[in-house]
Amino acid sequence: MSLPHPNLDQISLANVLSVLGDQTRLAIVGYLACNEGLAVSCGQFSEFGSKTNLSYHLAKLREAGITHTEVAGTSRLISLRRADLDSRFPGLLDSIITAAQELPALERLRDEA
Amino acid sequence: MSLPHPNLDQISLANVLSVLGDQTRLAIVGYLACNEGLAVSCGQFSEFGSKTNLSYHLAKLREAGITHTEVAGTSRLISLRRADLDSRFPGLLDSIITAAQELPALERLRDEA
DNA sequence: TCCTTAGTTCAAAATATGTTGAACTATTGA
DNA sequence: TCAATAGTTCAACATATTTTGAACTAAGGA
Repeated sequence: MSLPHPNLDQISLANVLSVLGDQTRLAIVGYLACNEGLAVSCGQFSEFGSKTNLSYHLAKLREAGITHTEVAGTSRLISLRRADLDSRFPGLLDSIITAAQELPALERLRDEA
Repeated sequence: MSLPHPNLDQISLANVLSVLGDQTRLAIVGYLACNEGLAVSCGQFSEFGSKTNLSYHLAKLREAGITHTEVAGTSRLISLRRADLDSRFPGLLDSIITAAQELPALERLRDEA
């Protein structure tokens, strides 16, 4: 099963930027970037907000075309739409991810590990 | 004379992205990028909104550290803080400017010329 | 079957953002 | 000095976004 995702030409620059212009969502994207290839589910973002709130932010990321969400039983497997974003906006995601690594929320997470 | 501008370490990624996550401001930045080196004043953005509204958007860009505004008589000379942004967020501005060139507002402006 | 786990949906409230017109300041040119 | 030009500020309004808790669905495991 699969949730609605925009296709390439429906992904708009202004929308991507405004969705990423938020600490919580930037932290989520930074975390996803550090864990590419691994299966990441909503629960892993619990440091970043309440369950309800994360559901809201994750929907925004998906609807903007930034993440892909796959339904797997009671969980959702979330990943970056890296290839899609790279082809639509070359270099954008890389520069954002690099800059996002110094975000307090992500540094805190790394310190704990 | 000079208006208040944030210094390098006061420029935050989330703020820059959220300020650029708006059609009008993206168009302004795209225009500035096409006219680097030239003196650009507020009046030149009149296609993008009313005088009052532009004053608001230009203040947001300045306060986020994206533009520099220099007071010159009754005008303001506006420019991108390219070097500052490049050093703080390498590659970010370039990728945004490249992607912003296909924005309707900017294409319209080029068609008229 | 019953309970737990994972996440969603909804409506309400709080907060932030964008847009407007009227009144304003400051500089410049006649 | 006077009027015009360039842009700002303010308050008001409209709209959008974020956050919350309570109630929900749907899948698994005991």
